[in-house]
Amino acid sequence: MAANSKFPSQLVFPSGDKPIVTATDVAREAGVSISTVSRIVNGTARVAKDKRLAVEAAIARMDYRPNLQARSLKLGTSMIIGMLTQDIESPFLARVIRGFEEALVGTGYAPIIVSGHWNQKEEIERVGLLMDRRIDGLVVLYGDLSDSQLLEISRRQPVVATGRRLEGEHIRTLQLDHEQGGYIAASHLLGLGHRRIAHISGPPLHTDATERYAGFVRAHREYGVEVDRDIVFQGDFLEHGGVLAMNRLLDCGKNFTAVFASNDQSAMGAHLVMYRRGIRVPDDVSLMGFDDIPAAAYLTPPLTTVRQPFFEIGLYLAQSLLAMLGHDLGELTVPSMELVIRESVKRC
Amino acid sequence: MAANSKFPSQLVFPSGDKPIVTATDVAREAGVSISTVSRIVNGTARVAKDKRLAVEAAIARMDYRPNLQARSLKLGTSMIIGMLTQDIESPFLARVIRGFEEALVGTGYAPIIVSGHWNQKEEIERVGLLMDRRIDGLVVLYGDLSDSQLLEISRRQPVVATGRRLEGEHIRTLQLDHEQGGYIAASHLLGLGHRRIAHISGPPLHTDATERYAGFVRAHREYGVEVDRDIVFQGDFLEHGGVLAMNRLLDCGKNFTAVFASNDQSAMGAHLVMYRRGIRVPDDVSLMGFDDIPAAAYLTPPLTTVRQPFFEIGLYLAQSLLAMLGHDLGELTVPSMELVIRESVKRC
DNA sequence: ATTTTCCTTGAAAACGTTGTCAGCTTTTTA
DNA sequence: TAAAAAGCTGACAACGTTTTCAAGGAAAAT
Repeated sequence: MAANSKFPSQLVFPSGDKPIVTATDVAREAGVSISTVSRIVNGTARVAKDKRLAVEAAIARMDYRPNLQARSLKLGTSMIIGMLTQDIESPFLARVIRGFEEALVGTGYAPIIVSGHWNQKEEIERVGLLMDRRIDGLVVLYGDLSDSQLLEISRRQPVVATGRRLEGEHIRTLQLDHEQGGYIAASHLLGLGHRRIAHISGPPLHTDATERYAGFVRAHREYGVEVDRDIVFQGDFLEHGGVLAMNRLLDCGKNFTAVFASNDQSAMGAHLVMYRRGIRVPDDVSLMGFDDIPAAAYLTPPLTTVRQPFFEIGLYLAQSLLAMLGHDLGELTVPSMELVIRESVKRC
Repeated sequence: MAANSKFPSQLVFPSGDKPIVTATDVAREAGVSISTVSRIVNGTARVAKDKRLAVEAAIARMDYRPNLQARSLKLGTSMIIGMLTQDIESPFLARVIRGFEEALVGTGYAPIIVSGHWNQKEEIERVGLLMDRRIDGLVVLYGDLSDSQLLEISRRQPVVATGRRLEGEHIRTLQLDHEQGGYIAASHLLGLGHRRIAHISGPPLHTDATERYAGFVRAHREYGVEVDRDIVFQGDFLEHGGVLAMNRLLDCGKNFTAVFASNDQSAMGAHLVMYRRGIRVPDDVSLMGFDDIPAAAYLTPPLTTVRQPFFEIGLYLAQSLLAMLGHDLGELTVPSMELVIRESVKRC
């Protein structure tokens, strides 16, 4: 309790010198009632032309803008959509957010973005914050919330979540086919004659990562090539994890002709290690990433990778939430992954 | 007008199956008045112990959370701080946002982030959106709003802005010393014996960019070296602009031993061009960036650059806004730039 | 035992909206 | 020309809070 106790006792709010004008002020100025002002602002009923003109003039003159808080209170809908992301700085999450923003333009909904930093406790707190503001919907970008927590949250307002599969009345999920993505990557390498392919995996609890590995294994099986578990090292989806894994890989003494990193950030770490040790990409070793983050195109050599359509994912999330909110948007196509061939892989 | 006309006529808000509980419900459940509930929630007055216990139990049992919209309406303060950024995807803006978020944790304020995409019209619209929600303060990260527009905005609520210098009752600005940053970069190169230093500039209207160039010129003057304007090419602060500028630079036939790119993203573009043309960094040409974005440390070779303390900038912005809102935070130290020596520059 | 003080409490008004309702015009119909 | 219908409009009651005010009861003082 005592939610306010953290604030100084006598707060000064320098509210600015420009007076806040309300519908009442406009009504007085235009010589009508506030009901009429409301009707004109929202276009919710016919109003005589002369009054409409007078009100519109007053609105323009006084620079009136309706108080959205009050409107929300009355209407029971805030026109805010909450978004729980994990890390604003993550290049791929940022792109998802961008797509999401884009889809919301012109709908009247505004996004409010909070970050959970892959920390369940923080995520719960931030979602609570959002829900206290009576958001009309919530988008959850990955994270460590449990399925049952998510289901509970969806009892208050519709939820769309990524990175899991879940059934519920007010919940939709988007799960890309990472197994297929891993399969595409490994097939590309195998198709170019590589037979000894090392792998830098992602966090073992991250299903995206494990599924990519599963696809990697399936491709090997189809090509009749055995996966050598000794040249699979664990990363953490970050650059530094790629550095560590690559060092261990090179020190283990086993040979290989290609490396498939479970994401581009790991690939960047691995790439740096090879540069340091004088191993040329792709002449000595081919390198393949996953995600297609913006920096991937500017590595030297530019990185061959599997593109996740992040922007489209953002669009999709927004649209499926809007659909749950009663906006008809027609059929949604779920975005799929595709191979992006650049210069970091060559025939073996 | 007709702000709602873009919505389907009969909206369905699937509000979820969990009932929304209000202070009134809690009061009824606990057998007290809503005034008492409010007092307990906010710790704003003494309440008899038995009632307090009853109310706290009811709150826990019913999972009551105060409606922040209603509270805002009554109190005239929303506990929301608006942030106008330009592009969620920009690696350095993201880091500023991160610092900003960090500083807000535990203050009760929540950030709401909107993007202007370096487009004045869009910026105005988004700020309007924020102000309609009665934000308590606004942070403007760069952008194309004019000084007078910003001043006008600051008449409603306190504003903190970056990338300009401005005086006003309710406005604070943070302007880092980019001239000094440019000076640091050029001095580093000159100090290592480089005398023919090419430059990839930023957008000519972007004062950060022009100031960096001014510092570059000052360093040359101090070293008694003449700047050759023929090897200064304009970029756009993005990777592709770096590609274009570097190509033109190489094609112009003039010689040079180092390139100072006005930001890391330009440097990445330039780096790629040199890789393509078989020019080795730093053996053939030294390359220096500006910003120290996360990817800079993973270029091959890792990029020598001037670090802008983005995270600290975010902290600083939040703190100076909080200070304007009446929270005493002690003295603020304005963050400064520093040279980050990696491996893309060598002695000439 | 009576007054004074202090403490705890609930009723009611406000914050800025929206929407219902009823009343007043004006127009249409018989 | 009267009656019915339609068109406009303002009063007023919400929405869920916080806070003022006054009242009631208990404790302290006389």
